[in-house]
Amino acid sequence: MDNEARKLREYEQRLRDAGVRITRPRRAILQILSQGADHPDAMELFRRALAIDPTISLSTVYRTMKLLEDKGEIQRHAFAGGPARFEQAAGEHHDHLIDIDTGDVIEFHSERIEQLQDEIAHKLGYDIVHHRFELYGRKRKKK
Amino acid sequence: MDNEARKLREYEQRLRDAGVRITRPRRAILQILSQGADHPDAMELFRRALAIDPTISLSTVYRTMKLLEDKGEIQRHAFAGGPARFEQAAGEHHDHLIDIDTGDVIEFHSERIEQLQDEIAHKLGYDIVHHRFELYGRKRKKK
DNA sequence: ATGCAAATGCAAATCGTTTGCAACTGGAAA
DNA sequence: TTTCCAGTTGCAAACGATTTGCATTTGCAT
Repeated sequence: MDNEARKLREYEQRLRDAGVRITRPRRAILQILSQGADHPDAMELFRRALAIDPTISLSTVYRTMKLLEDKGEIQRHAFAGGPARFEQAAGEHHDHLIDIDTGDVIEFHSERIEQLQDEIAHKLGYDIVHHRFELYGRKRKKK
Repeated sequence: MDNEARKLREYEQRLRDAGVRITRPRRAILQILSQGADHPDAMELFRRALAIDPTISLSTVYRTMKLLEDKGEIQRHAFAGGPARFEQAAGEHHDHLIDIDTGDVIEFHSERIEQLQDEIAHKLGYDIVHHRFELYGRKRKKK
């Protein structure tokens, strides 16, 4: 049950089917995405990718993330005051809580919030195209 | 009832009390803030300020916005994919719905959403320091 | 194997914003 | 009301994140 290798193969398959060439740098990035489920930024992806393919360039990381975003394979987030961070698109919709001390990202989902959003937008005469709901907080000290 | 002039005087008073020098460029910016209740970005503020004080510089606009933010007179927002936009801090807390076609900003407030946020953060073991809740939508066509 | 459009690395450009520095100016003190 | 100087300014250069032009490679369909 090599989950990581399976994920990688699935990425490649879906992209090939979409007419995307699987190049060396792209494979490196897909491999990284297959590994973890965290929220790295471009520079971090670049660092990890260098370990796999020492000739990859930062621009290719950016170009590849743009491509993967267009293909719906990843999501791009712009959390407050930092570079864009990416995550696999797989999985259901969720929002984020960002630990302002560590930068850690915690995912959560609330059906009631989704409902409320629609309600509010509707009341204002709008249809929601997308939203951004981010909580910035600090770990509660157990007193 | 010159509301605008009154607002300006109040801004100046509060800032003086906080030990802030009221300079020519700052007065120009305060005057602009006193006028409207929209959400201009730095460049737009710069343009409007030039009409009042033709010698003002863009860096001073940025420096002044930072100062006003620190003093709690304005709030800074970074809506998706654009420059920072500012608004007067006066008034109660609210969130934003951004018209993705026009860039218009509509303010709204939902007590239930505020509650839910606290609930969620608490459940995750966090205290909320601030949050970002933005809806991006498009005016509903009456069919 | 071959050919070529697509993808790459590199460096330079871009955008929004911040900063170093020398000149200038509020406004408190005299 | 003048003096004084720390705070403020304009300018240009620096900045961080991201994008782009271009000459050179490289997938991969043939």
